[in-house]
Amino acid sequence: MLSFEQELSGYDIKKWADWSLKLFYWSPSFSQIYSELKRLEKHGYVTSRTVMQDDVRGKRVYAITDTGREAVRNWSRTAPVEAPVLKHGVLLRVWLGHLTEPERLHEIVAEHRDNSERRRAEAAVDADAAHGETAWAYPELALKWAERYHAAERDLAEQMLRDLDELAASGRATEPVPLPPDSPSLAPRLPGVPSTE
Amino acid sequence: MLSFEQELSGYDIKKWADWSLKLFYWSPSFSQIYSELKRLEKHGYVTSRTVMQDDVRGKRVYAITDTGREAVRNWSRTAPVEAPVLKHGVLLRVWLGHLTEPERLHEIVAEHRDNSERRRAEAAVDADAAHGETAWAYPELALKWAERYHAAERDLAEQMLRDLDELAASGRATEPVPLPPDSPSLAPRLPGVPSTE
DNA sequence: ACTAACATGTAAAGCGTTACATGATTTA
DNA sequence: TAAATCATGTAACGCTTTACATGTTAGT
Repeated sequence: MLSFEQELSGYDIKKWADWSLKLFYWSPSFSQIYSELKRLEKHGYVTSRTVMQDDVRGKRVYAITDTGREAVRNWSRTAPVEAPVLKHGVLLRVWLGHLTEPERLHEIVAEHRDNSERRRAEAAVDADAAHGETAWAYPELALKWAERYHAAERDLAEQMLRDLDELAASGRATEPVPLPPDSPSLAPRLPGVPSTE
Repeated sequence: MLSFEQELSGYDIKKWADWSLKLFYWSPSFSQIYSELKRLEKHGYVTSRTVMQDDVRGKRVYAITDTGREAVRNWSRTAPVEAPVLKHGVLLRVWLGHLTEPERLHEIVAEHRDNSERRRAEAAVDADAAHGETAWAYPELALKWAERYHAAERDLAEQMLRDLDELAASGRATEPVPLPPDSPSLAPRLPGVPSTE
């Protein structure tokens, strides 16, 4: 984020991340940002200085160095293209549909659809705000992508609701599923079991 | 996964997860699966027994208990509907487009589009395999969703390629972006900086 | 004979969050 | 005057992976 050449404090970075980056990437906690900035400074990727706002209160702002610019540039150009990390709790619960009453499952997916529409609208507003300024050309593209992504997510949820209704109507729905075929044929991925440690 | 009522070993679970769950959820490592199974057993959510295949080699298979079924059922019905976790490295690199040559950025997105189509086809095959058996009704829905999701991801990448080309043609592309507006207006999310610790 | 797959685990390390702690400034 | 926001940080904990370690069985 510092590669945009603005001096930023840890607090700034968190606000910025929450505001726009979260639409296609997660937002780290304050504590991680503060410790990561220190680590980056230790490695010479950023420098910091204290800015006094009035006489007494100061804040620490960070700026990228040539080394840091080189490193992130190199990363962005040469890192392998990996699959996006997705952990879709709602889909996991559909996959485990045999555990839940069909009406409740419907509710869960409907809520996800509504949330997706909200996120789409958010992205649209942000993309609009980015429009025009040349400096924000790429962020604008990313935000437009996010707008379409969340629209797709919303539509996919809508389609799932139809599929769920159809399954319920067909009567093949609720039974606590018996044995899976002996081949290792049908497998999804483990969530974090709510740790009642 | 044990709620499907089949006895499974840690190894089985990993294979199953890699095979099908990874299309909408991540796949934990072997070591996490083995330690998590022990933790679940400690809490009474699963039981295990050793199955002898020949005289000498055995493997440990796990089965869900009533307590475990109750716990996962309860989780699935009552857990809050949260935003899916997404960490989209490719989009992050578009957002940071000022760091990369337009041609290279194009390559990266094109590779992602191709990968998405591969994953879509995978999901289609799996969804087909699940078709018919009532026990797999919900997994089939999830896999169909995954097929559509990855098709959307592919189309979104295609659209991004067009946007990128347009930006390049307009000449507003490469400059190492100057200052962002003073408002905390445009912010995406921090990746893991390649730790050259 | 070799390689891949089966099968299970430990140890170390890194990633990331929550809870806690502190204190100033701004807004209602 | 109370609450929200600005601002920074530490400590504890949990999640997750990688590397290591070991040995068997099945296929080429």
